[in-house]
Amino acid sequence: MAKVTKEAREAAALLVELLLAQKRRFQLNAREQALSPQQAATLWNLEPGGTLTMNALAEILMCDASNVTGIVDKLEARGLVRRSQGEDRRVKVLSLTADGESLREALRGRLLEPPEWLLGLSREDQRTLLEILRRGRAAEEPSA
Amino acid sequence: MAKVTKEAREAAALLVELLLAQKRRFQLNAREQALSPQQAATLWNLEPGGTLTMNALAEILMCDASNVTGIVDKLEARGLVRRSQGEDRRVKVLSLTADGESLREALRGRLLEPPEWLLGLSREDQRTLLEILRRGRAAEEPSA
DNA sequence: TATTGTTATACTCTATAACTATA
DNA sequence: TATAGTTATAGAGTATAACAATA
Repeated sequence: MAKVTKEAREAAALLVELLLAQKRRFQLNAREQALSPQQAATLWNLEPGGTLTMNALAEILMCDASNVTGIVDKLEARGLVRRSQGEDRRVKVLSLTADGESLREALRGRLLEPPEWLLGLSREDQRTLLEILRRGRAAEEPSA
Repeated sequence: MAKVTKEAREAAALLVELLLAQKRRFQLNAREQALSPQQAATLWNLEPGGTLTMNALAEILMCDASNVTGIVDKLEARGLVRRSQGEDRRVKVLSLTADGESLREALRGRLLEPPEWLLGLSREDQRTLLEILRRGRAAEEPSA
């Protein structure tokens, strides 16, 4: 367990502020596409050649598995997501349709658009920030 | 409008990942205190000597003003928040009670606790990160 | 007449429990 | 017996519209 420095605490506070702004963007973008937050989060987490199951999605969405049925039902009705049989015939594997993928890419494009404060930084600061975030991410998942 | 560099895009992508992790922490901490996400967000945004009105809170919570009545009702019933008359006698000003403030501080303490990836960074990286975030924040609000 | 906050209402989201079909 | 997903259902959250009090 690493020591909690004053720098770490202050940086964490600033990150929370930035993340609240980001949360706002996420909700607004979901609404624009007529997606509930959970539906948008589902698209966000699905890959085109998917391997995610209903239960795994429930874990990611932090909700009961029973809700995932309805969430996926609506996405499937809109032709964005497809359920297919897994090897174990109890499980269902989720994948994106072509429409689902293009909507997901639109969503990603908007959410990954760097916020103003980031664009306002010098190129040098941007590069340094990216390196530090990468190091932090690498430290967090030493094996995965 | 600043140029969107490759570094900025990649950094934005990493920040979105961090947001998702942070969202998880927020929901878990709220649940521990038997607070709905909106109730927790309300405490988070209220100051002890408050000036926030019901409408302003609705804006922050990104929900209809009619919901704020119920959210504040429950917090008031738990003795965490107080409604008082504004100068304009139509508006109600929200402030934290002593209990509300201590609960808010507990919440802040947990959410501002630096995540593992941040603690895993070198002291030098932490300091640099903090400086860059400060510069970004200063650039975002040139006047405020 | 416009605005702040509340109420009434219907719709959606969520969790719990019971059910099915596989294993 | 245990697990993946669904269904039924009740409770909480949400938006819309109508309302009271004040401006």
